[in-house]
Amino acid sequence: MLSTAYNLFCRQGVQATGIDRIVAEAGVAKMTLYRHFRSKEELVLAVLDLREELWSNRWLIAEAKRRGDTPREQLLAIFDLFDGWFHQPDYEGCLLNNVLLESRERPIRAACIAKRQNVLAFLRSLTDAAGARDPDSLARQWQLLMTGAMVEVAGGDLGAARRAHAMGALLLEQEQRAPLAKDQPAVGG
Amino acid sequence: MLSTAYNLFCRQGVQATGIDRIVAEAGVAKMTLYRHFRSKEELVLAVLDLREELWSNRWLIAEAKRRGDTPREQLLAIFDLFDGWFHQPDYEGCLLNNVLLESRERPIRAACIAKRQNVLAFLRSLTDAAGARDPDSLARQWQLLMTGAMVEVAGGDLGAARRAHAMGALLLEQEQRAPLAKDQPAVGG
DNA sequence: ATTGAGGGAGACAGGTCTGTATCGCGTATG
DNA sequence: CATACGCGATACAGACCTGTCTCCCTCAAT
Repeated sequence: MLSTAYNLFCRQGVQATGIDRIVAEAGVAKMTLYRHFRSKEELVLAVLDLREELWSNRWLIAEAKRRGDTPREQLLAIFDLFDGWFHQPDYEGCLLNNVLLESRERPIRAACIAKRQNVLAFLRSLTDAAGARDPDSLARQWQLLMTGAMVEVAGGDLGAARRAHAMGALLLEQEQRAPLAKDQPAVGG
Repeated sequence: MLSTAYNLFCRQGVQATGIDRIVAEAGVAKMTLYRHFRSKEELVLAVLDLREELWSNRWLIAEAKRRGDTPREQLLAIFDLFDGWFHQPDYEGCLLNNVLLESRERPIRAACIAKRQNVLAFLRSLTDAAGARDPDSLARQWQLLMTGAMVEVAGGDLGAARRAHAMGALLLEQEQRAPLAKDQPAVGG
């Protein structure tokens, strides 16, 4: 039931998926669904939680850590993961991004933002461990590359992950070229 | 009438905006709307055309050309434009991206993709003129940065344009560091 | 002043949405 | 066997959607 909603929301979006469709596909009664979730909004929030557990935690974070030995390798491994993901025929984009842009209502949007912040915190832990000069800024740049790649695939560019990988490598190379200049001179006098 | 639909679609999304709301806000009769547009889909396509004219052509392309003298400056000027745009209190994201992710139906999605391709063609003309080694790849990287920035703002990062600017500058710097190696040696032998 | 077109206002049809209530079957338990 | 409960199926209420139709007012031309 929850996983049916998860699949339908990913494939068709939240607004375009009716409750009737979910209960029909799950083979359960509408009342059964409404006993577990008081409203569609509550169901959406539960699906977002599931998405975070499956996509962010068990896939993105776990696989990135597994594939790379150093923080730098782990950061770059993200785009290797993306490359495989993007080439799957049933790629439907990132639910957190899709729902963030689709839904303007408060609690759902807030949940998307919070879960994106959790991804950012993971990236931040890697840029921290990598000894970046400005770990927060680098982590946000990384998330920008990830987001841009995920959307560009929807726009038809299957090579978006490789492009993002190249830019990420450039960022890391720049870090190495100009190391540890923590306190930069002030510009204005 | 068209501009009312344009504003509402930008603010609330396409699916969330009903015809009744559009005609009420525009102060016209429903029949008047349906005389100009045979269906809501046709109205959406017209709004996308308007968006391309106003946003892509008269704003993005015109201003980028005006603000920069060289192709490199014009490419970077895009992110200066974005920075101002992102800080406007009524920023609601890019309609082409939003509708692309929101709507799965064929003609509307195809229109979004086509208009995004037109933006890519403009970027491609700049990377070409800048003498990039791989102009197509660089243009697609640029579009990835633009898209990522526009979405990250929706996620709460007001500094996304500056971050994208920094990465763009890095890309151009790399172009200059390793110039004109048009025919690279084949890898496999 | 008369006539005719344009368009605002609003009713309406038919469908879909969320959320609730009821019915009926199958099963577990005493 | 009897009873009670869970749950699938389904009907329903009330709201909203798109798209059509009719009424009637305004305004311009003759």
